[in-house]
Amino acid sequence: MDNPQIARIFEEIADILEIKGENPFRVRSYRNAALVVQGFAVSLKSIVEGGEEELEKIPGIGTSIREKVVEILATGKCKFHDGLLKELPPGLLELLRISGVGPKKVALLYDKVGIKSVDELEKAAQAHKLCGLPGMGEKSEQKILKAVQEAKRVSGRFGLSTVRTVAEDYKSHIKKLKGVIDVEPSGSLRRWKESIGDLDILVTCKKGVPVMDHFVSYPEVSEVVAKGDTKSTVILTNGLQVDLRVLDKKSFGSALQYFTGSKAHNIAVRDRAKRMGLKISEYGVFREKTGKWMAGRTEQDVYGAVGLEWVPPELRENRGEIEAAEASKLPGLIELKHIKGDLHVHTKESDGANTLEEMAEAAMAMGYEYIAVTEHSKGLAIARGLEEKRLLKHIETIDRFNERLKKKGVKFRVLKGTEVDIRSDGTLDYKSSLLERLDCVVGAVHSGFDMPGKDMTRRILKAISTAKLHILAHPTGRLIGTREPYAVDMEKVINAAKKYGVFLELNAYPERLDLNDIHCKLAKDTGVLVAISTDAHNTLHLKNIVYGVHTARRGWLGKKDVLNAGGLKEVLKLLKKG
DNA sequence: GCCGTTTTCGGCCCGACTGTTTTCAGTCG
Repeated sequence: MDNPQIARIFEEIADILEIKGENPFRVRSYRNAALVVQGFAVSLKSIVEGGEEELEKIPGIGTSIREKVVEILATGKCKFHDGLLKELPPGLLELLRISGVGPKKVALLYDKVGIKSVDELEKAAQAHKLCGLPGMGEKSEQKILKAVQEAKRVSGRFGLSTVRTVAEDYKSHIKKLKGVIDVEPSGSLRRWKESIGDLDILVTCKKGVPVMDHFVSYPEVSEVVAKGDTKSTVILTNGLQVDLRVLDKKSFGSALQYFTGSKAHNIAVRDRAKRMGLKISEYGVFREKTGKWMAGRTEQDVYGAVGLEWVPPELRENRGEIEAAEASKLPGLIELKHIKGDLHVHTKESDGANTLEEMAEAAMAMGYEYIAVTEHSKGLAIARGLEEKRLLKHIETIDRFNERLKKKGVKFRVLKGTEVDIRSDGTLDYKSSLLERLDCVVGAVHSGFDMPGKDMTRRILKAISTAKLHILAHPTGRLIGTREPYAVDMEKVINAAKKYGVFLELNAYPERLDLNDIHCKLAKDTGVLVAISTDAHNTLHLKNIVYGVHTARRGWLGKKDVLNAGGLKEVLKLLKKG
């Protein structure tokens, strides 16, 4: 049982207790515990091995949840959870996914109409069995029907890059309206979360500007869910929900803070405010007793009012950033301008779209000092992987290219590399003597993704232990929203990387972002450098580096934690194998 | 169920919008 699996159990317990109408604070405890466990870098399993009582040092975990964690780790099950599941039909929890249907409605629908699944809900709404229920009329019924169909059409979350594009476009639409002063996307987009549930946009404008009318007139809007004076919600044709909030300049900072989230971060900040006799809302920081306005113009003011340093949005997940902000110990985070090169790049020689010259020029235009050209190895025939002979020839081509640059006095270098396949048995797809001739050996798994965790871990550990790898590429193999990470034990991988002097890649491709934020933090804490690489297959892909940098920031990485924040000299030194 | 700069008991973040109500509950973020 890994942390996400344990978190899911607590999430389900919270859902069921809520439907049962249990004490909402008890529900919140389970929900909070799920969040904490989900975001915890070290596996609870290894914590418990160091003593059960260590669990209770984690904020949000008390006696009861500690016991359940121990039980789950020992037996793979939780009796309390199993008991609750037996009380309700299995499809009932799915109903909570329907927008506008919460725990109270689920209970009502089940008790009065016997609805046990989303399908039954849809049929009941179509047969007009819902209107007439307490608190529900014609409109509620239509709303639910629409929400069910919407839920069937789009599934869950959107990719970071998709939402970023929409946000830019929506922003320019809103800015066209006269009298609009500021437009600022916030929410999980501003935190650079790897996937986005909905888009939140904040607007300040002059009085009397019809900003809501203009907001809902965006051509991509397919449905207006809510439209008030200060807040509106629409659904776009692609299924993305967009919320707009209009505010005064005076409360822009507090609103930005509030709508940036995360929820867990905000609850913790507000809780802190409360203990200080203050109250924080999206309108500002107020004295609780007198209601006197204290701050709100900027985020700095808001955090300052509760004795905290300003927290970069990427860190706002309640994973220790508040304690760090209090103690002035927030990490200095990596920035785009720190990146000096890209250590995972393809060209036409294997499955890239651009030539060596084109890739190098694009990298130079970005101000880089180097790239490593890392073509696929022979085993990956589908990607035109290079046979030994072709690789040797490619090495010569790169040597000649570098000589030409040198003659011209250009301070840029192409490193000779490979993305060598890690075979099923953990051996590498080129022999050691060939790998030793390269500047940068990137190793990657490209097959057998559904191997049992034990085998996959053994496979990757074996590859690392050859001591021929410089960098382990996309270490978990996930494709966000499409393919789960393979069942590899990342704690073991990170520890082995430390032992054998291997660096870990943070693949910046927005569908990968692999390592994820949590593993980045673990790598940092273990003392393993991370290489932020784009795996570019054309010149445009090089720009994806921004996604990698922000994911690294979410993982608390600073300049000195990132391999390619070093200049050419530094990187060559680090890539030298003893 | 968790937690403690007032607490080991009694609190627990805060506000907008909607629909079905005549003052509010439910949902959402």
